[in-house]
Amino acid sequence: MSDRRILVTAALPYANGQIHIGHLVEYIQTDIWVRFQKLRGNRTVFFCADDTHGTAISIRARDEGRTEEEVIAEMSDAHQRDFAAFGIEFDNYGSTNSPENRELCGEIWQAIRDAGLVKEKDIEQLFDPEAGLFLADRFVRGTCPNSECNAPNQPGDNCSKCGRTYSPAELIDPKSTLSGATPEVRTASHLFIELSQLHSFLDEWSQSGKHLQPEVANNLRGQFLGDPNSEEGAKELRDWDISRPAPYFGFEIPDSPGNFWYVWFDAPIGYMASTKQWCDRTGEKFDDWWKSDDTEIHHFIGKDITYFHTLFWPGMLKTAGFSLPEKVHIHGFLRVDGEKMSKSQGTFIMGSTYLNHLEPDYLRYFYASKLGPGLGDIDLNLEEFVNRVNSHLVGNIVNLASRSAKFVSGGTLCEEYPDDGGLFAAAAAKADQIAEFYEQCDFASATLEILQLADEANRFINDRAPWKLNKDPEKAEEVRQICSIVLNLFRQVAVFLQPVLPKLAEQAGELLNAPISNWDDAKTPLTGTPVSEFKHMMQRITKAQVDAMVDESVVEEPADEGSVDNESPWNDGPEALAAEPMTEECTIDDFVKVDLRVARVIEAKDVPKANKLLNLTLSLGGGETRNVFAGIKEAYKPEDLVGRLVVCVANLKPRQMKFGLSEGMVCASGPGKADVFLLDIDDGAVPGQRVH
RNA sequence: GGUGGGGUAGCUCAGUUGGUGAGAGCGGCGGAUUCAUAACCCGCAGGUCGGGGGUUCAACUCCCCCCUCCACCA
Repeated sequence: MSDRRILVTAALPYANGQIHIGHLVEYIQTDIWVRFQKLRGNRTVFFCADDTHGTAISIRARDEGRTEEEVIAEMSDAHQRDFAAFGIEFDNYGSTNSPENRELCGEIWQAIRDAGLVKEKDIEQLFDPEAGLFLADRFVRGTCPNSECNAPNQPGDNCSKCGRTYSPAELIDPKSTLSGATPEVRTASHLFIELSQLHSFLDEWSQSGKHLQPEVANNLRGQFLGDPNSEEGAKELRDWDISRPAPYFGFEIPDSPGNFWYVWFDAPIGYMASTKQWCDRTGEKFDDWWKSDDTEIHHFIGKDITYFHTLFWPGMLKTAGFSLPEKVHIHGFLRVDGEKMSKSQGTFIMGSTYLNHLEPDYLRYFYASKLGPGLGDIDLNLEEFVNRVNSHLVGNIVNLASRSAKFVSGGTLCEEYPDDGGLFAAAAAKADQIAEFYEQCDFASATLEILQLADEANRFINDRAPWKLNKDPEKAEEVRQICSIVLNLFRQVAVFLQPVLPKLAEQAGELLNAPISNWDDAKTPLTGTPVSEFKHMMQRITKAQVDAMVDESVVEEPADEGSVDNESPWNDGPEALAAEPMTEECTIDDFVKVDLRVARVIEAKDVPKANKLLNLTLSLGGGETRNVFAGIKEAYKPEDLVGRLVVCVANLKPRQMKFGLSEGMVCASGPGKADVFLLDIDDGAVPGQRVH
């Protein structure tokens, strides 16, 4: 048994929203790894905190008529409640808006200053005069400045149509998505860290093969660092803009009044601040954890924030003289039934909603069984979820205890472990292999291996059939031996799964009156302890429960989360209007030029070569039809459209498209792609009627 | 558009440095059993390994092109 000292972090959840099942992939993954290390006897601590700073928090606070502090306090409580419910145990849960964090930010900042990495540059940024805020790129929309594109309604950093990147100040006719106001261009001085000075260090650290998954190292090399040994050579690392001018919710930079550290500067330092709080509470020495070669630091993050954790963060730590991460473990995203989580489809499921319907251990097990060492996305196929939980957990693992304990309840396990044909020893021999899977975050392989052990145990009891022997009183001792073996095999499985299913390990401990506290408990059979009465440890689940959870998630709107809405019952935001500002006034004469008609979709066909188009045949009644190509492919299936009524522009000049002649348009709202919403009309309308 | 990572049985995924007839779990089908939360046990599944071209005695595994999905682009 090793005596490693390990500090683990999971990414800091942002204090702007509730924990959902996508977040939980990471926290469950990390918690499993931490519990595994603790079970192995390694000194392991697990820290996290709420990420609280930045413009989004200010906007939320303003919308809700509260202070930022009130918003983040409430959200921190909600986050911690959800984590606890899912069995995720932190040694300390802090906040980036803490005195410890402010102090550490100052210390690291000073070191970066002293190293000569900071420089000052003027930059132009858009300011919303109505909201009184500088606008982050995603809060600005306008027309793409590329003269060959000029796509309307594009965000402030790059065009979704032509892909061009630009600064928000270059946008044509920009609008704030907060207020709809036209932003002003303001020049402000920002502070930058010259990351290029750390280029050779970052090459070495990131490409060493020790700290990052190979895909991640490749990505950093291809995208940011370049390869000094290649023909193209190293790439220039751009300066990192780490300050924001007031007003900004964050920490003011001590030697630069009126400027605040950008949220991504102080967020990772929150790992240290959380450690500091724990040290102050427990009497531990901070430097033993962040400035010691005897401590391994492991970060767990999602692939979206790779760049901050693998370039800036090591750079900051190196410059300020702290320990570098031993490893940054990066995971993919969660998909549900093969698609992105979707609020409209009810697959954007909050942790608290899940808990209304299902036990947390099911999700812990399911994620564990899907998580490998790579950073591909994992899929929560809801039908598979039900099957896997029922089959693996209830039908296979728990079933071992269920079918054997009753024969010996009230008695004790054999004083000497009986001959089991080498089953227990063979499983014990796999302990190191399983441990290695856990160590490498290959939980899918670990659970697969463990499940095979349970399979063998089930085969064993099948072959020995104690329920037959039990009918002959003279064979009572043989029955007891068989059940002692099966219960030991069950316990062994429970030990191996303890990091994933801590509750099951506890239940196994209670059943056999011997708590599971160490990985090595799987290596020695238990003898002579009393066997309690068997109680069901897990219930089977049904698709109906899952469906109910999805249904509840459909209704749940993000505006409701965590707060009581006592103003408008709808709480419609300004984003949609700001995204497409009102056009100029028109007259009734202008309007009647457009002939809108009710039409029935009588045929709908996919256009295989088109990304967005469906080919619709619309009936206006009496044999009058229109052939229309509609850009709704990602939002509607052809078979769902046939028969329904829509509203169309019936007198639009026909247009020759690549795939055929389009003789009109169907009316719909929404930004496009999957978010397209066809106009419906109340019952009673008939095709051919004009819309006035 | 650029960078990186994927596209393998109905579903979710494994497939080491190219080589006996391509695997697992779940579902499905057949059988056996009845101790167990209709659980467990035995047997069956024949998928152009995204498409095309190339290298090779031999490619899912190497090279090129294309299609497609995902993330990132400070």
